[in-house]
Amino acid sequence: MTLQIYNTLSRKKEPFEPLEAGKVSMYVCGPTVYADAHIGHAMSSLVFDVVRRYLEYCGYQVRHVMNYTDVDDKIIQRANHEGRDSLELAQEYIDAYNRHIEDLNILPANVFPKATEEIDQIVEMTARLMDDGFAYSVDGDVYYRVERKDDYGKLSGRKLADMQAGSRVGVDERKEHPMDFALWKSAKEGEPSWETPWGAGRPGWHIECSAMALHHLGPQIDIHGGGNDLVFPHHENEIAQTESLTGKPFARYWMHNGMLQLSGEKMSKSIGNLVTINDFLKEHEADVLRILVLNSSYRSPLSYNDEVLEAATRGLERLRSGLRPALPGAQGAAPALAKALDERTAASKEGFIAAMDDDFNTSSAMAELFDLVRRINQARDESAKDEDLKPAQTLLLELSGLLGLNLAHQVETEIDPADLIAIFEEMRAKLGDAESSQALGVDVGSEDAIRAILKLREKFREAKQWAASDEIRDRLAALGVLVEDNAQGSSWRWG
RNA sequence: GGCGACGUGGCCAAGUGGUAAGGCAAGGGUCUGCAAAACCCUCAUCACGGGUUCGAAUCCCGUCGUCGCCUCCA
Repeated sequence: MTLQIYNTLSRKKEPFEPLEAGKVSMYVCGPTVYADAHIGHAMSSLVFDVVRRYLEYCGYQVRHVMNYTDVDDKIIQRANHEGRDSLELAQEYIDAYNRHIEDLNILPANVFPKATEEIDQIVEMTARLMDDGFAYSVDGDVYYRVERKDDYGKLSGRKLADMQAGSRVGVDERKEHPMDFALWKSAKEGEPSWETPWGAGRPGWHIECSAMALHHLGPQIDIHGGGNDLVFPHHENEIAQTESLTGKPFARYWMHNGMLQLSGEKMSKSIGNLVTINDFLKEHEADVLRILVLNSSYRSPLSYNDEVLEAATRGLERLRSGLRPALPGAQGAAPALAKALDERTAASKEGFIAAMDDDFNTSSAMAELFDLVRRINQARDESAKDEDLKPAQTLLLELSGLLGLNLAHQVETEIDPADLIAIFEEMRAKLGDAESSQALGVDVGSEDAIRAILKLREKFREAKQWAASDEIRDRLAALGVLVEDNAQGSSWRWG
């Protein structure tokens, strides 16, 4: 079984075969940078990050391009409103998005082109489209002639005739056909503009992606991705422009992710029902968002609410539980158990790959990981030693890592050392056993202090002084340190 | 109005012809001084109606409902 990818163009899954063996060119539409990015944007970047990671895991050398649209109506509008330069404003949000990419553990694209840095290519492309009769200029605006492309509408499944009838847009009378779209917009007062043979102006939205793809990846690319709200008109128009120019099919596989839904509606800037990436990361780990995305099909709408968020948070904890070491008194796994775990490990890997090969079925792939975790924990409960668990845990790390999860990552809670010292001193006094422990210095590390406190707690427990023992546990919990007791002693972890 | 997608247990969500993965929540149990964690057990016949088939959540028709696109949008 080889990798199958659902192609929006054909509306079915197709075996993945890149143009050039062993190499994949992938272009993903990035955000228009005029406001804080929200987790819907993050979802899209996460989806294609997983696609890229899996392709690389399959041995492909991936060239990944993601653009930033840094000149457009809304950017200009906002910049003018704030009385500042639009390019500067855009750059600010580009920097912010680059930080988000890092914070979310998304592999950076090989190239992050910006529209304003590709003007030469855009102008050249527009000129050639005019020369070849695919475009015409009116008063400095340049429009693409949709009737020149026989298969216009093939991606979104629309016909020009239908679109005319249903058009809600006020039609510009200067256009030859109502659906003709702008390649170039003539300069207006207070807007950035560039000189061209047909007059000063700025690029339309769709042309930049065509120009960048052509420039950085060539006339034909393997995968073109983006949110499914871009299918029409954006990607439809990209196809028209590019194919008119090159005479070749533009992208082999068109992949579109579903929209993130908040309270039953698409999360978007215009509706205002959004959670920014910044706000999300203030409250949650990046992996929580990733699990949220991985838990369902990338093509379907993704529900976002408190319950789902809680489920993802707990799910992450659960995955991490698989990495915990053997129990203190472990005797070693019985041969049958060790064999079963090894077999399960091999089966998990197979199942995982089969799931991912099926159009990146991440929710099935996740199910394999959860199953693997259960087997590991089972074995641990049945006295398996670290060496017994190791292969399965290694696979868990490998596969979760390939999805971009960082299970080994420990979130250390910021603790004021004074808080720990206070607990220690108080409890030491209560124990009335000063000889047993040294006083803690102010320079002691958090982990040292926690261990020292737990030693005291062990004495309380030996003396069956449960009230004091519980108090310590509660106070540490309040600081973000989870203490867990079991038959062989106590352990703790950040939580 | 046009195009498209979808409707699976309390929530989220796989599965597209052979009798329902997984996560969270919930209930019961093991362990534990207690708690937590972990482990074990329990928990759906797939919006509704009709049809095709030996057999359908899965195919076809209809009804209801939801969402997306048709305007900037990941």
